[in-house]
Amino acid sequence: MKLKGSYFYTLREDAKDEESVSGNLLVRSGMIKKVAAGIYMYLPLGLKTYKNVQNIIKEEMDKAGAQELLMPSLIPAEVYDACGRVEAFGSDMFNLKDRKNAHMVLGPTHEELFTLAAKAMVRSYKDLPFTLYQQAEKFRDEPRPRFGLIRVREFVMKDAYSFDRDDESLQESYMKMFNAYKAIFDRMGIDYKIVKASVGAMGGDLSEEFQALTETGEDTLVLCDKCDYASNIEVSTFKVLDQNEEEKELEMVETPHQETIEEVSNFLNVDVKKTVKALLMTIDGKLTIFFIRGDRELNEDKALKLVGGKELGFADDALIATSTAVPGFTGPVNLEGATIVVDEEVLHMKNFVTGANKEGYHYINTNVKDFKYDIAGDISNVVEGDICPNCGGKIYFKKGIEIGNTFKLGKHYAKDLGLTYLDENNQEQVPTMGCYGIGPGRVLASIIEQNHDEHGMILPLEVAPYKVSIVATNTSDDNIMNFANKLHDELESLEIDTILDDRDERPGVKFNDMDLIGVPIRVTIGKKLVDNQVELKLRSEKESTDVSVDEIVNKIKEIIKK
RNA sequence: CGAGAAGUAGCACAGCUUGGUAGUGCACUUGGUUUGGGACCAAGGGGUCGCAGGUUCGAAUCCUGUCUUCUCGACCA
Repeated sequence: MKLKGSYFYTLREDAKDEESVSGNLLVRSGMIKKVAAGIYMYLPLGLKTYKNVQNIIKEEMDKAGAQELLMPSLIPAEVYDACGRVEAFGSDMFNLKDRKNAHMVLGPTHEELFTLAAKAMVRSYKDLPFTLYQQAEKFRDEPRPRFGLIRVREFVMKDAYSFDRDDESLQESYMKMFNAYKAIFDRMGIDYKIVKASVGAMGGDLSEEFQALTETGEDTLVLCDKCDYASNIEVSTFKVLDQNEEEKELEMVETPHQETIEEVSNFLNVDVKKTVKALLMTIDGKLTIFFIRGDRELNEDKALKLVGGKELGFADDALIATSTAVPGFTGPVNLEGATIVVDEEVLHMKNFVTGANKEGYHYINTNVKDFKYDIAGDISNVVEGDICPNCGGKIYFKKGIEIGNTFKLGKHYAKDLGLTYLDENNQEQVPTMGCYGIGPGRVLASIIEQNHDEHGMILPLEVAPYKVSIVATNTSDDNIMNFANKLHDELESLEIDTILDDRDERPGVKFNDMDLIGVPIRVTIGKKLVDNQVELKLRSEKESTDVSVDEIVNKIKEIIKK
């Protein structure tokens, strides 16, 4: 491509409304432009890059034996009703009415339609297994779009679905996709971790996430310094150690106006790890009080699962007043009028501080024998420094962007939608499913988050929209322009995507633009041309080398082959 | 949805406290000089100051409402 006469622009300054590195660089490079929060145009340069990402995904999916198809975005709401997901998605779904006033939605995900597609074909166990996939738009009315392409409301997802007769077969299909995912992210040079994760609204048995390690990630990854334990914080566990301490006598102490856990621990000069805090919540409208160690956070997924409820909320004053709890001074001792849920860890603590359910007072030296509770279990989040549940190593955190997710869905979609097959004994059976997602937009953003410097992006060869840039330093010099054009045409004829910067700009402008958009290989044609020399510089390296005009094409071919 | 910040030319911003008909840099147009890391000189074009009300002789500036965007949280395959 020759820049003169092409649609190409860059911004010299940071975009005011893009704080993330990748969002900002994508906007500054003229690859994308924001239309509204979480909605972007992909401009020519951006689309070319995006398609490179999608092509790698397509190649590896095809190689793994998955077949591509395409589902619509505009879908009757009743499709999602079959599995109760209109309610499950709630306001995250874009809703609209057609002219007959029928309830339509813009598809947020496609499990149901793929299951229906399978239903159109599957009759016998001989029809299984198979895997289908697409790269299609998804629409989700996210409460808070952010970080450029990382959390958006309209986005392409590569979603694949496997259909198998039994768990053994599913394991095979699952591993094919799992390995394809590794191949995809390896080809793109992404630094990622595979972590165990929550099955969330998808349902099912197993969920593993491919997380790109970045500083602006939305997810917290729990890793171990000794073994390969890797888990999303939402499902992480840790080893609880018994405290070997002699139990002391419960004692009430005055703690005037010390309501938060920090205030209390400072006031009493006690480590927060020797305190237990109360969280006054509601589960499906019922007052439920959780007790966890003072420095921990409640994990809502775990809490809901343990108690067996659907919706978790904060308790209001009126509801709290129906119990003996006193906000700021709530403790488990003599607490009545609420479901009391205690974190597993608390059962192993000794001589800790709790509220006394009396304004201005706490207990010290509280022990498990001093109070009653209804339920105990794991309800809190891991913190750094906890003990690894596998090996006893020390836990640390990393931030990640979820770029891929693989699920063993099980049978519930097939069952709800009536997908069945006949086995060898002429018995009707329900297939088991897997589903596998990749967000190419997030992948692109993650690559940029991981590969940039103060000048701009540093794109890997497979992803870069152009592999080579040719900077003609002086457009009024005929020799330079003739050779630049010739080199451009030759590289293009070799199917090497090349960008010729033939704009009538100063060299510095061109260098900066080519650096910003991250072209991996740059050829500078300038003064040295009279000695039959041009300059070759890799984006990832600081220094350039002189190459003779006869050698330059071969040299480039060599670099690209690698 | 809770908390905070911001909306003025294509982009990034100043002006607002103390009301008086709109400014800087980049980008753009024309001419000239330049040409290896975001050139210089000169002359230009471009803005209902997010929107709607209100106060005032007069509002970018003060007041009220509203919309939008960003950040933190809540939420989220």
